[in-house]
Amino acid sequence: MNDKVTIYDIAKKLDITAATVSRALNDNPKISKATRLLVMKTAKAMNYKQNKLALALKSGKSNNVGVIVPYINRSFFSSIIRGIEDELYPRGYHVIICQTHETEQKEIDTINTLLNAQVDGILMSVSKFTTNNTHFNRVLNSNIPLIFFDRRFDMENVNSVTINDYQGGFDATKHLLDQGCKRVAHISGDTTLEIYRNRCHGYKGALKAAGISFNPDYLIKSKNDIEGGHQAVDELLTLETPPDAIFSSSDYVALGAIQRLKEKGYKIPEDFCVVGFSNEPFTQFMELSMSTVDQCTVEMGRTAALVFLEQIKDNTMKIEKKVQLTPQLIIRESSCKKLEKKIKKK
Amino acid sequence: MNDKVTIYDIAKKLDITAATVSRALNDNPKISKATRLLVMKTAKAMNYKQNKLALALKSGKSNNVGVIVPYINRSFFSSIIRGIEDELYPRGYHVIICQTHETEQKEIDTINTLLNAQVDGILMSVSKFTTNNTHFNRVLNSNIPLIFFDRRFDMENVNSVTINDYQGGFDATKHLLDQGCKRVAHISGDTTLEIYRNRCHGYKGALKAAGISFNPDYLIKSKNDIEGGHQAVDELLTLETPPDAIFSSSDYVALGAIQRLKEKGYKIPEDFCVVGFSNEPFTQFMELSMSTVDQCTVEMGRTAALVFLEQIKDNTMKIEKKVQLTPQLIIRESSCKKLEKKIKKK
DNA sequence: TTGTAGGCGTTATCAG
DNA sequence: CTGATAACGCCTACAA
Repeated sequence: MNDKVTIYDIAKKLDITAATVSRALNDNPKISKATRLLVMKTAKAMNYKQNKLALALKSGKSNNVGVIVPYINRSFFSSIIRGIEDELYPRGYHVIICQTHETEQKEIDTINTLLNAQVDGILMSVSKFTTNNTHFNRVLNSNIPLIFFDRRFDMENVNSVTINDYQGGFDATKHLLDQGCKRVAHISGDTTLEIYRNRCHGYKGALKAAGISFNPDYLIKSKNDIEGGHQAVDELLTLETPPDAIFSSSDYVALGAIQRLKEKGYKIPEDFCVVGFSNEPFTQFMELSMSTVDQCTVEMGRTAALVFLEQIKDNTMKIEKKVQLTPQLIIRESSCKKLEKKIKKK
Repeated sequence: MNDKVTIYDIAKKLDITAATVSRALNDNPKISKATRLLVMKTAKAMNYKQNKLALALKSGKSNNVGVIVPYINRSFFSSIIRGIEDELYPRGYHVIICQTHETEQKEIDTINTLLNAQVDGILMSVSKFTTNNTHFNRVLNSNIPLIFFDRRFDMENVNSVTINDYQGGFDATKHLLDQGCKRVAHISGDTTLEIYRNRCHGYKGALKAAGISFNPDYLIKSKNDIEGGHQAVDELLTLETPPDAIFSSSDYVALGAIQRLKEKGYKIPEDFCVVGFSNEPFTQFMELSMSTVDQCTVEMGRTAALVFLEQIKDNTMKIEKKVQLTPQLIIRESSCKKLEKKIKKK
């Protein structure tokens, strides 16, 4: 019943023109205080709501930003989104969230739809199977900011917020060595993804820094799930000298590894120390809480949002900004041979 | 550079009028095949993209729907959202996701912003602390569909999709009794929320059906987190005759309960059977996998979306539709005294 | 200080 | 079948 009152309606009622109403509502200086107040009052009385669509059409800005992630119901991504929203919402932006299910085709579709919807910017984490960058260029050609977080596509003129995966891999491995482990193995994820490669480099870097030579037998590539952890452990246990510690690039794989090790009768952390990666919520709820690397997800989201805001302000577009956050090693029971009880649980 | 090509641009190029272009692009019957194909071709060549904003302004529909949840990074809610998106996305709708952090004020703000943005409908789960319904009425007055999922506010003319919490509580309790447990306790969440009250009623119903009288000592109200589970167990263990089973309205509380019971040296499921509620991801990853009640979240999202679509089609608005889904008891190790190994893990 | 007029990109109506 | 025109709701030169 209350259908859509416009500035014309309130203009008619006050016997003035719509332009005046518009000015009054927008705090335009060229207007008398009296009429402004009058307009304000009747606007409220008539329950006027500005039509953002018309505004967007006029101004060319929609006040919407698109956020694209592989999966929305992964705590990693949903926390990042939360960080983005925390920063953007108070500034009047809306966040349109889309998921690609890790397919390039959905990524392309999604970008098209967001561009159609005239979003003011796109913040995204690239799908695992994306090989081509023409859809990213389409965004750049539309003259709106494109920002990668976590997973980037290597190209110019795109700002990004990532974490230092090398550092994460290095810290985790060094921690295992510090615990007295002599033969640290690494279970890596899909090495087509830069992030997994970097974690692996970090692993190797820590070995080198400790004067330990890299043993290829101790590097396993696995599927990125619990099952993958089972298989990796099976493989490692067939070795003549099995390892005494595992750094996994994924919490799920680490969980699978722990399950299988326990099945085989090994004690953790006495026989095997294990560290995962991502700080998935379940890692702290496990009976034997799992050490892992936290990726400061909310902060990553916040930072990505701030980079967007900066970019939209300075339209120079030239400032290429690659922010890299530092991950945080979280030491829990699964790798805790030496530390005091009280530090353990964190 | 490629800035915004409109139907006028392509009309000019073809020396026809914009209206004709529009018709060609929209499969309007009154147009020759020749010009249609020509328009289509040059449109593609010029990389024309329809401006949805203009369309929205013209048609009065934005093709956006708002989804409001307390927290976006909870697996329960993000799975529901996924269900909503699965259904709405292929039909050309975009989903604008907002979170209230369980505050009424944010809920009000969010609804206002969504209405300003001219969304075509709002699907939401009501905040825990919402006491007032004037903002819901504002949605109804705007003549767009409002649909509650999971948590509803009791009012007329609003469709809702919930699960049968009574049934969930009933099934969980009955299962514990079937396992041979004699003294089943219930840890309930915040009883200001209808959903927790209903689970509690289900618990009582199952007792009654089994001819067991309700013992108020076995009903504990707790905070909705792990700590709450610790406290509840402490309280139960002070009783003269402690229970031998626990049905908790929350997985987190159940987890806390299990932790504390193990600390005290009790064996699960031999001494205590435990069932949680929600099927949080961690429940199946625990060393001792936890029985719980699955709330078919994705389906709930899908159903909410379908109710929206129906409502927007039949503008009669009169059909009040309260869909109730049936939750699914998932039996795992924490309550599995009797069943075969093979059924256990599910 | 206020009114007039034009335009943002589409589509719908009415002529032709 | 196609062209001209108005309209969606808002903002902003420009003119008064």
